[in-house]
Amino acid sequence: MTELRHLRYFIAVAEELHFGRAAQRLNIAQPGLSQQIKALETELGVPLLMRTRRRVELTAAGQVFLEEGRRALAQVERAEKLARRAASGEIGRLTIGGTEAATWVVLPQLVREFRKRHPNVDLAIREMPSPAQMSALRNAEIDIGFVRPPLGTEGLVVRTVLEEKLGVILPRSHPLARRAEIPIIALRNEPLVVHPARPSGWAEFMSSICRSAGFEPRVAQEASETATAVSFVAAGLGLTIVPVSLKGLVRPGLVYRPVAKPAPTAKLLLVYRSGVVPPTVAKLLEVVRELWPELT
Amino acid sequence: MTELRHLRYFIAVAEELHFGRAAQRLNIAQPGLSQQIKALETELGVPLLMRTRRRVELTAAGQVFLEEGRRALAQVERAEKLARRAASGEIGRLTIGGTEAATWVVLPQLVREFRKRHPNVDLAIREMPSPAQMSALRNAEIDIGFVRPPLGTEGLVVRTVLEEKLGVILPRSHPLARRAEIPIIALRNEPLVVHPARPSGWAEFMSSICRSAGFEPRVAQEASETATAVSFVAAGLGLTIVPVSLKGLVRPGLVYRPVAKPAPTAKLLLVYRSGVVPPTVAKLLEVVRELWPELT
DNA sequence: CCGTGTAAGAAGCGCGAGTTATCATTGTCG
DNA sequence: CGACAATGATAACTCGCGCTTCTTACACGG
Repeated sequence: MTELRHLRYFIAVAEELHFGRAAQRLNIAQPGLSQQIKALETELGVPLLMRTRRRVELTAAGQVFLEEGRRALAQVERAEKLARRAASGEIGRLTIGGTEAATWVVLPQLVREFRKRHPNVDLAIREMPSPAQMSALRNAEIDIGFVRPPLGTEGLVVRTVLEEKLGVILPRSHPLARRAEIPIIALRNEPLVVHPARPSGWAEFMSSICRSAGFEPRVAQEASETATAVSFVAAGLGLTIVPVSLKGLVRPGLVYRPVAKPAPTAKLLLVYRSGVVPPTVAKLLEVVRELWPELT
Repeated sequence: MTELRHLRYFIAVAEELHFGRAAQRLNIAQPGLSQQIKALETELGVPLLMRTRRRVELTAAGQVFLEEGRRALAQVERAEKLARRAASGEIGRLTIGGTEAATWVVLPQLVREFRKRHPNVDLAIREMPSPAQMSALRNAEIDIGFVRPPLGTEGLVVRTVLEEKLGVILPRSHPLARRAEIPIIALRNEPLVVHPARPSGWAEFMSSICRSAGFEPRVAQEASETATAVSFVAAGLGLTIVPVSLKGLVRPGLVYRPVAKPAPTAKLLLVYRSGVVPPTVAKLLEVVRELWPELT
């Protein structure tokens, strides 16, 4: 069975056209080299070298084998190099999940910086609600998620990235729009637009804010995306609460008003599978740590 | 040092994701396989497999190494295959030298047939006079030559391919043009166009024909190519003798007349280096043998 | 909690890669 | 022309390491 040793030896002989010098270069004795070359020729069933007692030269087959063998050796080295680079996180694949809000605030900077540092990592982003991210993480569909609490954390590592203030999006003509800040309790009898249409952390979170302010929210309309929810607000169906990062969703006729203190905050969490951390994930965590120094 | 064994073993494990089955497939026992894989990982300085006592899976580096390693192994096989094919003459390079006449008669059919049978042989043709071919052969600039006698044959194998009749090319208005055949002796006082401008077997041959007919040729003009010689004939500078294969060189105003019997003939010889016959040369000789059955 | 499956560890063996010593051939030089 | 140098092949040996068998250490399922 052909081994790389055979290739290395043959290439040395083919380059030196001299068994003695080739053996010296390979740090072995000449007879062993002769034996191995002969073994290679027997394996191939083809002479690679013309030995004319005094001079060594390549046969046609030898010339071809030299060229192709060099290529094979280079490919092995390439495999080794790429494996090492993959292990150090320089290349590879990384799929990130993010909520709607995350695609507005953290992901743009994060992706830009990460791409700059690790251009050979194939980066994919999937927008999905927090609960979906949790199962996607466990199924290894995504490697890192940016989610809203609460969440089940077994088997996962969690880290707070942002702690955002909240605000209300409402029509400019709405009475509450005249206030600079809006206390949660003022929403007591207002129709709210939420989006529990698919399992969403934010809908849950909105409800809990209202409940801790002492009232049960009055759900006027359900939407699947916050962007859709804002459309319904624009249509006059009610108000909605958003994290400040989604302030940019306001449209003509709508206004954003921060929630008055004492205001609850919405955390944005980074989660990934515990255990062995793949190098690409480690590289990304490093970038996150620099861009958003640890909270707590 | 990484060996192909390591690649083969790793690929087996990566495909089976099971040391026991992989070992079975490789016809070795499992512990040896574990040892070799570990040696490979140590060599690379990188873990390729995640062993969780119960399950084996690839790390990111392992996935990369699997893919690149497969490619490396394929390249080795490719090298082996190509070397074997080169030895059997299926691929390779072959340079053929030919006189002007050869490019008219033997080479067209020969090249067409050879290309059809051995499309992967890189075939080059170089038109050159016989003496130049002889030295080109010895310098290994060409592998096979088609030449005119006489020649020094030491170190070469010679074989007659064609034995051609001769003819005279002359202006239609020339008195001799009225004859159907022309005896050599009739050229006694005619001005002849020859081409000794560069060492050429044909010029030599023409002179010897005249001498054996009993007269010294009257050289009117020298030319470097037979085609040029014919131009001079067209210009009215004299006559020239050509092998029948170059009959096609006649132009408007010129005619070709065979030399009358008893007519000398011009042999076209095939020559190649004696000793070990490269496979591509052997393949070509085979085609020649079929197209032009041996002349004694 | 034990039986089964699975990989790693320990220890020994045997092949073969590499070693030294020697030969055979051939080109070179006095 | 004979002695010598150069060079690759051959012979015989040895020692490392690749592979073996035997065993251990877990992890999971019933």
